[in-house]
Amino acid sequence: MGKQQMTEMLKGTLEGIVLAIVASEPAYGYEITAKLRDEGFSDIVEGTVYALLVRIEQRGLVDVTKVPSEKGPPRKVYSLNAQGGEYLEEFWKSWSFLAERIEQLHHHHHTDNPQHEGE
Amino acid sequence: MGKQQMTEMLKGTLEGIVLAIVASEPAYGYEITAKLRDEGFSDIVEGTVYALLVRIEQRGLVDVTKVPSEKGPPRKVYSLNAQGGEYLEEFWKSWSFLAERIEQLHHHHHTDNPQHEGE
DNA sequence: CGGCGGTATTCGGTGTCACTATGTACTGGT
DNA sequence: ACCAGTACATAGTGACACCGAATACCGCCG
Repeated sequence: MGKQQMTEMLKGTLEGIVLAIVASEPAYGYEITAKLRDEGFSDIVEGTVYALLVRIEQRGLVDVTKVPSEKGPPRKVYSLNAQGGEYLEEFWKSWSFLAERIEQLHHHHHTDNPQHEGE
Repeated sequence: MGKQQMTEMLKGTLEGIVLAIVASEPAYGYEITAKLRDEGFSDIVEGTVYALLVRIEQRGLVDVTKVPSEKGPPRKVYSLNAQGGEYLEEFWKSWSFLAERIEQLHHHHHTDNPQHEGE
């Protein structure tokens, strides 16, 4: 699968994915990265996720709590707040809009059987 | 709908959208822009499309033919070539992969079923 | 003791992309 | 001559995912 393509496609959507994850249950960065790997996003590394988390925190979409860990430095646990919830709703609207139109093109591509004689 | 979100989401996907359009039928830039507007992408302007077309041409994904116009400068008509076809296939794979996983999250969010049993 | 691997976060630099804004070129109508 | 519509081009901007390296904390093995 085009890795380069996936990278570009993830722009904008990865943010929504992560917000959706913390929406379902508060989580910390390392954990989120592991979840993403579980979900099949095997190429997403820590650095990418942490940078994203910093961004959404600075935008006030998530609340952060520091929780000590037994196995390393303290964890920063992120949870979606009200503003983040609204933002996530907007994300789903944008996603649905885009997905609908692209699926149309995709479908077109499959079914479109030009017994090419329209000529 | 978050315009900013849509801008980021289009990264990577707009390329696929345009390739899908020229795959179904050769077209020139101005025409493609109009089609996109028709499809609901009302904020995409010429400049964006032209820059994209230059890119995919330089990557050898499309063939170009200059065709005189009665109403302005000559049109550059783009058509998908073999390499572009392969690339588009890869795009659909990446898209399907991503869309599946995101729809899962979306669905989860709606039918909000807290099945926390791995606890 | 000292290094090593797993946990957990941070950060500077890179490349790509859609967007903005502007400019150029060609035509027909008034 | 001017203007609006058609058609293309492009330099600069901001946002984002990625890369690589560094730091901190812990337990274990030699």
